[in-house]
Amino acid sequence: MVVRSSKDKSASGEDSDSIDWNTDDELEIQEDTAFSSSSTLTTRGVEAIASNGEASSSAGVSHSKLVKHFVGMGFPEKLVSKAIAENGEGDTDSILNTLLTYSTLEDSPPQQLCVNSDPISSDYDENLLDDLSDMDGWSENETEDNTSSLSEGHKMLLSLESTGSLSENEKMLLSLANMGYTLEESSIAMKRCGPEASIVELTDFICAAQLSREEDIYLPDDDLKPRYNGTSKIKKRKFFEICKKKNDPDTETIRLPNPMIGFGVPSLQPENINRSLPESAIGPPFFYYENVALAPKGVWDTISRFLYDVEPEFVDSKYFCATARKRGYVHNLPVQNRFPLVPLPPLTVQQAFPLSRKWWPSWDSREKLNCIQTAIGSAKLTERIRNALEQYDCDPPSSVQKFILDECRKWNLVWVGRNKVAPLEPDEVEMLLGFPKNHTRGGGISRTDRYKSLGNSFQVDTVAYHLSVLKDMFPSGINMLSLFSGIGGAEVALHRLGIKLKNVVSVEKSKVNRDIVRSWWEQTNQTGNLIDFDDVQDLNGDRLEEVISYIGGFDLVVGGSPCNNLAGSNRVSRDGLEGKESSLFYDYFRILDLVKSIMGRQV
DNA sequence: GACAAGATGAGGGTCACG
DNA sequence: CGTGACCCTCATCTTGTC
Repeated sequence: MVVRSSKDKSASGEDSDSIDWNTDDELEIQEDTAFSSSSTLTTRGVEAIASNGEASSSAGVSHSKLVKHFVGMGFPEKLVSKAIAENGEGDTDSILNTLLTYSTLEDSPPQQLCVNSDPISSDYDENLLDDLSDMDGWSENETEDNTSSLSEGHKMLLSLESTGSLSENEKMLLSLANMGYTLEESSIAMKRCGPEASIVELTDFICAAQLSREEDIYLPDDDLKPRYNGTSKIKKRKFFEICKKKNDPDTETIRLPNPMIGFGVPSLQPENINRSLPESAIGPPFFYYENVALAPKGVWDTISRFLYDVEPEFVDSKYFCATARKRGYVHNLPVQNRFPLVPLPPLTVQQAFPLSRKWWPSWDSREKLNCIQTAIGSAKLTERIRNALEQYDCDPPSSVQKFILDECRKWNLVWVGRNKVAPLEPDEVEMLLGFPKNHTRGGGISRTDRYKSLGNSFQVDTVAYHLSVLKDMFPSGINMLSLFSGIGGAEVALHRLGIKLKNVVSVEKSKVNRDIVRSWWEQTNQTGNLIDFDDVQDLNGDRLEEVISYIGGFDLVVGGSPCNNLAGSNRVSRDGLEGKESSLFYDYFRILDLVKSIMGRQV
């Protein structure tokens, strides 16, 4: 498999020898001039189209292409020509607004786009919804689908009564609804692409999502699968049919394997390891996505469907270290000839904490710790446990044993003295997860935040095992895009594998985490280039094009998107993939797909 | 305001058993 | 195959303390 262009090779040759690498401070200045200047972009009409791959980066979109673009969205060619004549060819947003005005005037009585004086009028709701679903010829006979997907947009529109006018969001939502997209997919796209997104970006996102849904149903043979290139449009009707099929309760869902060893772990290798990837999943770049295995039903089906129908590899890190960590990984890496990090980490609690062996009671049969989370057991709890134990000279009765074991399992307590249990120290968590000691220490970070950052992190040995196949492929190093970097689990894994990090573009919201990675980068004397962003939603097509042209393409796109709304320990907002934080998965997909699209054009 | 402790289950998996 | 007991889960919110 060819994974690198000759361009990359020559670049890497320079990297390793002749280039005198700058200090990080100097590089940060370069980053500012190279990338940050684009963050002030306000109008994005032409840029958005250019980033879709329909037009080259050289200025100017041909008239016929422009017409085709809007006709593809479902506007009559006549109106498109008229709108272009009115606005000129340069400003696609204005053209679109004009077109939407036309269709609004034609299809929708004006009062229904204005405020209804009665906020709880059901008539108002139904009329509006009917109009939204009947805007075009595609949606007849499909009212059930529409009404079932209305809740979110419905709520947004109901807020009209308080403001007295349409907000920008609501206008955009109506615009998309007018174009025949459901309120659900429209509001998801608006959430994913951010408040600044142009309507072209939004429609492209929706179409990308539709395509990824379409692939597994309509095109059983890989040869005919269309690939999202940022420009394809598919008809509305198809999407509704897909939805109906998807709503079928008989649809198969992804099941977790037992044992959870994926395509193998160092100590347990299945006989025949092989898999064939869907054609659309094959790189470059390689991608590697991670999240909790025990997510609400259907979540992994969706993730897999978006990520080019690649089947997730579920692995429990208890096969790599002394703590459980059940995670799913979707990636397009080869699965043969993997090798583990050395030295191999301790596999049992007793090996990991030799001093605890002296105090470990025989009735505590744990050899592995449970999943490391973001919170730890309190001192009060360990005190209660000591008090309970001190009432007995020898082993306590089974009821007390059960109480203590339950709490020990729940809070991952280990024995540190006679009758004395304690939660793991942050540096012990670092060790279990494969990070260097004190990785998260210093720089003003609190103990609580260390636990939080660590609890959200990769298990380095597990990830390194999967990424180890890259070592022979990229002897001179790799360029990596690291989304939701956290404390840099993937970076540490590659470094420990001896894979040189040439350029790492790291996106991480939390400043303490960015500081941790930056500090690690300096301490390990990295010779490459670490560029960080703070928000994945700022990473649009233009910025990615700049970054990619600057570093010459990514070899690997890594990311574990937030699990907050998927994790079982969340009692408050386990809302699934559409939850506030977990929906950032769609940004991983969006960015990965853009990278693929941009790099595909460069060859 | 920063930090730490305490209270807050549902959901989905495994497994033995009839 | 259905059932029920058992087990585990990259968390969030409020309150208390300094």
